[in-house]
Parts: sequence; C-alpha cells; structure tokens
Amino acid sequence: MSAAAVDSDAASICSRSSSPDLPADSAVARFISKQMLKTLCQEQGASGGLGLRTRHGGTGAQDRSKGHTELSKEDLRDLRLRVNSRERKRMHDLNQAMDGLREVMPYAHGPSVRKLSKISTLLLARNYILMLSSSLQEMRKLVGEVYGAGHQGTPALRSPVTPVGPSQMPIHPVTQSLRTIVGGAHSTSDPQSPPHSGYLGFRSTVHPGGSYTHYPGMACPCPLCHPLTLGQRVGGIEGGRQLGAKPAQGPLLVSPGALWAQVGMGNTAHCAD
DNA sequence: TAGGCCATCTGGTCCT
DNA sequence: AGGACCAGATGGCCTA
Repeated sequence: MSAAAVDSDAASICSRSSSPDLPADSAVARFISKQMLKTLCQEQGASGGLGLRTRHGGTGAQDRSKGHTELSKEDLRDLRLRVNSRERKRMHDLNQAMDGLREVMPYAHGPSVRKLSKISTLLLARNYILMLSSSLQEMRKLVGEVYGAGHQGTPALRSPVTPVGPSQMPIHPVTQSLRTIVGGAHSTSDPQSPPHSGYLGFRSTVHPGGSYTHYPGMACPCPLCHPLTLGQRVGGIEGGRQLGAKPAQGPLLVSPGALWAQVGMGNTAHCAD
C-alpha cells in the first residue's frame, strides 16, 4: 500500500481531504491532526460527526447500516476503504488519460513549463480537432479542384501571377491556399518567417531552447510567435494566466490564434529560457 | 489574500 | 450485490 493510500485510509472514516505529496514534516503534522480528528469523530459516533447528511436526514453510514444490518462497523469500514480505493484508482486512470492527451497536444512540453489544466486540455483538444477537421476538409476540396482542373485544363492551373525575381516566386492560388491552411502560424511569403520543414509535411520544428514545438498550421504560444500583451483579452477570456481558462462562450473558435486564446495561453510568457 | 486548480472522500444512481 | 460513474463538499497548494 502506498503512503498516500495509508494516509487517506487512516483518515477515511472522518476526514474529507488528503494530499499525497506533502513534505514529510507537514505530513506528520497532518497525520497527527487527522488522528485527533479521527478520535473526535469516534467520540461523536462511528458514522462520523462530520459526515454529510443525506436527503433522508441521516448520515450515509447510518442509511447504509440499515440495509446492511449484518455488517459490523469493521465491515462497513473495510467496504468504505475499498470503495475509496477504487475511486482513487479511477481518478488516477482518468488523470493518466488526461496526461496522454496532453502529450499529443501541440503545446509547450518541458520541465519548466506548467502543464495544462484539465479544462484547458479539453478545450484545446476540442479546438485542435475542429481545426484539423476543418483543414482536412479544405484540403480535400482543394485537391479535388486541382485534379479536376488538371484533367479539364481549366484556368485554375494557369498561374495568374507574373513571374518576377527569385525572391518572389510565382505562387499558384491553390498552393497559396494550401500554404495558408497548413502554414498559418507564420506568413510563408514573409522572408522573416522561420523556415518550415515543408508546407504539407506537418513536421514540427523545435524552437531554440526546446521549450516550444512549432507545428505548421498551429499557432505557437511562445511570445516570439504570438506576442500578445499581458492582460489582453482574447475572445472574451482574460489572458495572462494559463490556468485561468474558463469555458468558452459564443461561436466556435477554430482559428489557430483563437485556439490558444480560448485556453488562455496566447499571451503567457512561459518560455523556459 | 482571493481565486483557480486539484485530490480525496462520500453518497446517490445506474448498470451488469 | 458489486462496481462504475457522477456530483457535491472539503481542504491544500499555488499564483497573481
């Protein structure tokens, strides 16, 4: 049994809270206080003086003991401990799944980067999926146009752009659209734009310092790429704090900038270096 | 210090 | 009956 389990189990009769990652000293202090609390609860009855009242007026333990008259207090306690343990495991599994989701999300991964809150993770994942779906739909449409135009010799394949110097290569409208879709984080026609591994490659580039992984088509949250000012409101959400995200209101935000804005990450200077 | 986030406990409900 | 799931309550930690 883990230390956390021992800790919570020791207080499971009466206490409602425990934290598994406390320093040793304060853990000892809390253990003592829990022991005192437990003693107090036992003095007030086995069901726990701090136990919540049910709708029927009695405590849960009292209600349950009516239906389990054959169970001793010890049995009830063991049952409660098992249920608590299962619930802990369930929540740990849920958190593991949440971590797995964070790992595949295009946001800053690093030891010095604060991880996304649960709500931010879910909001970001939702918008990420929406944006990918939108991009995929658009690309299918464009690819269809290209193939259709190629077979029929429509003007769509003829570039309307007059060739100029090498620094301004003619860009086919379809190519421009694709660049816009998959390379939206930086203007691909901008010579100042960081180099991409490929317009359609969806390969990521890691920023200097390694704190940010830049995905073409996704807005990088770092201040270099997304220099929003502190305290700026984006999409009705107060920025400046990563964990302060609130459920989004209003229309869907699927643009790359809004993607980060909706989880309140657009303006946080949390680069590791 | 207030507010956000989180872990945990707990009772209720639903499902197998 | 037992387990999964859910929501409310509570208290701790952290940050602005």
